[in-house]
Amino acid sequence: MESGEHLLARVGLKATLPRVRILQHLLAANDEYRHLSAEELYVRLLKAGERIGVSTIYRVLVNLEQVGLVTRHQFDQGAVNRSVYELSFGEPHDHMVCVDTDTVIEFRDPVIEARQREIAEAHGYEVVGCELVVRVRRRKAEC
Amino acid sequence: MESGEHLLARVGLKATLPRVRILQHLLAANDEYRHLSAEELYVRLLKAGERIGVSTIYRVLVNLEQVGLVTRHQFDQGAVNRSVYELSFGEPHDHMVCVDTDTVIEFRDPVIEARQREIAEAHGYEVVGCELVVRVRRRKAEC
DNA sequence: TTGGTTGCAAACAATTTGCATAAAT
DNA sequence: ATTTATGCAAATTGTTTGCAACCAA
Repeated sequence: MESGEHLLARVGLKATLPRVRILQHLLAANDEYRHLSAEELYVRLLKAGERIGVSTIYRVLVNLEQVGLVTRHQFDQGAVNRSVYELSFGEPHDHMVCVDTDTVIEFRDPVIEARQREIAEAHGYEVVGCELVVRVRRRKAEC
Repeated sequence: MESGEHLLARVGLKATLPRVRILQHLLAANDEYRHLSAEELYVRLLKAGERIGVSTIYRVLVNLEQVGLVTRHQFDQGAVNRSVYELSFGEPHDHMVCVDTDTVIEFRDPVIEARQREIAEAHGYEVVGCELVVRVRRRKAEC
């Protein structure tokens, strides 16, 4: 696993403290199968003793998104309306989000991707991107 | 096709003028394969000579969503962050949105749905919902 | 009549931006 | 030394809410 400094150097961004710390926390979140919102990042950084302003967090996330290091998602539908961010390691993928725990399972399915292309083509279009969020719940033992 | 008054009566909502007009415009938008945001609805209503406040539009949309007459979506990713609404005629479906024209093509694919269930089950989950937005562009004549 | 509905303006939440200060190269 | 990034507070955007006036049943 690469360090924050490394990642930043690789994409040509100054290794400032806020950027390094934010990357560290995104790395950690990745390990717990969670995607963080700007606010959650802010709180986690505070608890870790880092005083980093919210605006900086937003700006850093924009930077990181621009160079392709993070991806932004909008999992919530309805009332709440915040973005969550994840480190992107290159390969595009879809998400399953547990409605109870917010656990995120990333997956990729060639069958689904192929069907999307076929359907688009059937209508005279070509696919330029997609976002699939499957909302799930842990299966009950038995009913 | 049913009238706004009819639809409202069917779900037990008072047939107020704002509600009827909003339904009419959603019906019309449906015909042009577009989903409207609250703001767009407001503008269209204004142009049609109806002075209906934005808050009323939001409240009506909430009402209609609660009784299942409309569905709310969040197609935009990134910067813009507004919801768009469509009349829901019962059957769930996925969306293809043209990045150039905002044209919306609704589709349903048993293969994709089945795969989602299979993948969820493989992880010990069951599907409770999903949102799939395929971003597309008109295919160039030839290259 | 009377309780649900509207309109306005003010409140909100999430995010962005202006600007003076601070920090990396 | 110079350029770029940060922090704060104020501005924006999209949406919700309080409350008095209003209207459909």
